[in-house]
Amino acid sequence: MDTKTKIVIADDHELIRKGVHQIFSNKGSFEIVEAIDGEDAITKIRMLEPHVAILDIEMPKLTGFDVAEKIHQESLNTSVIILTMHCDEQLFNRAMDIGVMGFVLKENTVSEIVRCMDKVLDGKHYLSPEITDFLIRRNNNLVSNATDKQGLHRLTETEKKVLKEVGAMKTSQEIADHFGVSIKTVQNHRSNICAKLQISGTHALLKFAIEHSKKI
Amino acid sequence: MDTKTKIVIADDHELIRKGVHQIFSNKGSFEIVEAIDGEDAITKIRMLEPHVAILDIEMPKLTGFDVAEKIHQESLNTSVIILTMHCDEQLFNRAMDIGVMGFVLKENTVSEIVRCMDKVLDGKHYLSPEITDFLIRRNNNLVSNATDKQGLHRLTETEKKVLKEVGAMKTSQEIADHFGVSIKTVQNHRSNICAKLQISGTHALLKFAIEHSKKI
DNA sequence: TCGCGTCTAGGTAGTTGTGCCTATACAAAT
DNA sequence: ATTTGTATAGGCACAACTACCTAGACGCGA
Repeated sequence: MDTKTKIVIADDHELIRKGVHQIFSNKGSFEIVEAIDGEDAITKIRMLEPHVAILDIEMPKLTGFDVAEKIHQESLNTSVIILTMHCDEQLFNRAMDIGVMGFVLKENTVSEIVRCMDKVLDGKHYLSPEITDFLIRRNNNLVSNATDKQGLHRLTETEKKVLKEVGAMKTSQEIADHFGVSIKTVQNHRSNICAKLQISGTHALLKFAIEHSKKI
Repeated sequence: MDTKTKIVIADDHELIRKGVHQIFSNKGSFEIVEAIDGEDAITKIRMLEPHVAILDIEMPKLTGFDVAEKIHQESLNTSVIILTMHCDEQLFNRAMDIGVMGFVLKENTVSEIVRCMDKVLDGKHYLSPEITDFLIRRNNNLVSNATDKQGLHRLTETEKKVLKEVGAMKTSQEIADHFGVSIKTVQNHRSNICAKLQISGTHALLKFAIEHSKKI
């Protein structure tokens, strides 16, 4: 039986393709197929259903993201590694939304792509350290602008406590019981918080608390 | 004026301390102070308020986490890098909850801690690539158990659409307008979804949709 | 054809949260 | 001493969600 690991490497730059090709052909046990653009890539990926597809983002005809989305839509058993020059937060977020397993910067060392391949073949994610910061920001919902903080720091300690409990999805009654006060007190705090944060509408506080849960 | 970057390195192993000490003393422009246990570390950090504190987790008297928590509580202007041997998900999550800026494995190369220091001094996060997988899992809320899915797959297409809109924090009225149906229809869908998911209570659906937003 | 599931729509009741009031008690600042 | 801010608590109106009903229209499979 053929135990070789199948890889498709898609990049419109021949130099990159050959580089990746050589890295893994030197290690043996890899079967490597090159693709020169997005359409070429998805065609070959459909045929081979490789273990891993290493995709450039900017390619003629279809971008790496387009290819990754098709792989996902068609439920192909192929993990995607994005190999790009751009350390860009939006590109990274797009990649995460699609569900790629690896995100590696071309500027990094050869060992980077090897480590990434090891991880991905092990079913795990790998990101270049340069972009872990994006992931943490993403994780913490730090799309915040200054206006948020402006409202938040005006809250009193009690109000912050209440807001925290609201973020934990507790009802006013539960919060009141927890602090040993009347539900009306909690509701008043909620109203005051809404006013300070300049938010309104039904369940505005719950929505706010959840959106900003990490910062409270 | 003193432009040197101040660092406190806390580890009960002298070898590690000396190693880190040498790495950065060779680079000049660093002022390095060693601490041999957790109490020693927090004392020196309080005095110097260094730019960065490199902390081992397992130390006598106070753990690195304890020290990091104190730094945070006392609002010291010191970024924390955790330097540990253990590639452990729970330890990592603890570190993220506390808000450390760096998490580096001792087993990694010297360049790792240098890159980490660069990033952290730049106000950014740095994680050893080995643990980015933990962060992604954390990000995706993959604490899900099978019971969730069991309920989810029983939803009809319309119900799934409604649930998605609920997760986007829309009210029943907004969802009704969006789909061009009566608010009562949407409310019925909501009730049916609640029943299928076996959840109850006020705003149960909103809570559920938010908790499981990544999986809908 | 009959039943079943689904989408649709309405009714009624109860709970929760918001918006806008009043009001007392206490501490800190002026 | 007065003002200001905060925490406390209550009232009242309204909106939104849940929970429990009924019921017609439509399609699909037995």
